[in-house]
Amino acid sequence: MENVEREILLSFWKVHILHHAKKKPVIGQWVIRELRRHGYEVSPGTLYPLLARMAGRGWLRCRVDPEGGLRARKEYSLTKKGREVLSFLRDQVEELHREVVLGEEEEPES
Amino acid sequence: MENVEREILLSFWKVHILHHAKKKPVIGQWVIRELRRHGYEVSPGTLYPLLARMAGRGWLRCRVDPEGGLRARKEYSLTKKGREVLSFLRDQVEELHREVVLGEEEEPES
DNA sequence: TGGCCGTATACGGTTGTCGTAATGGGAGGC
DNA sequence: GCCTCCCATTACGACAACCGTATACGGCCA
Repeated sequence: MENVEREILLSFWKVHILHHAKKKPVIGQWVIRELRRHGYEVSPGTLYPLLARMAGRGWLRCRVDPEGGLRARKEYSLTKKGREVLSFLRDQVEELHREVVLGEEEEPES
Repeated sequence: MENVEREILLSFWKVHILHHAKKKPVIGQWVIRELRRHGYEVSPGTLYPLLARMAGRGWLRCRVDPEGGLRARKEYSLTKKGREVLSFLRDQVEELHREVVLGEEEEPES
């Protein structure tokens, strides 16, 4: 696939990020490497604002070594609110999977 | 859930749209109604540019009654290229589902 | 001290999203 | 014929997200 449905894929990766942040703290560079390992390039200019936004919304908590100065690595872990969001998204993924992958229909409304 | 993870949800709906467009032609108003039926509001200012973009990328073909003038309803159906994109996205949905819903791990690379 | 590596930031341009308001055409009433 | 209502799309201006590339900081090691 080309480069253009990143518009869609990026959202999938966001869910992945939340998921991983639940298991263990996540770091910008790690995400970039992980995505590259799977064949996708995400530039810092995309990823870091994304993490910052999720933190700003209260989904992730950012921990940073206060002695580390600027450019110290930042560890993002899932907050309570983030867990709620993730759980909600999980349901949505399941629904999408059920319909698009499994091919099950929903009954039309009267 | 609030209103803010539409940033993620909207991408899911895009996949839904492609999926439906494969089964039968899709119309802007229908999508808006359908989403509302599921409890989500998408405004025309979001949806129509989205459909137009997908058509511009060659994922959807737009058919319109030539006698209908401006504002005639437009039917979007999936093209060959759109089917390829959808098939690719299906795999991605499956992977996301496997990891986030089913909780299966991928083996780390050496 | 100098160079390299890992990490995050800055930034300017492009694209995507948002709500609301406006437009066009068709059908029904009368 | 004309008025009104409904269905559907378009226009638009503001805002948010995304993009790549260039830059900066700090640690480590020779």
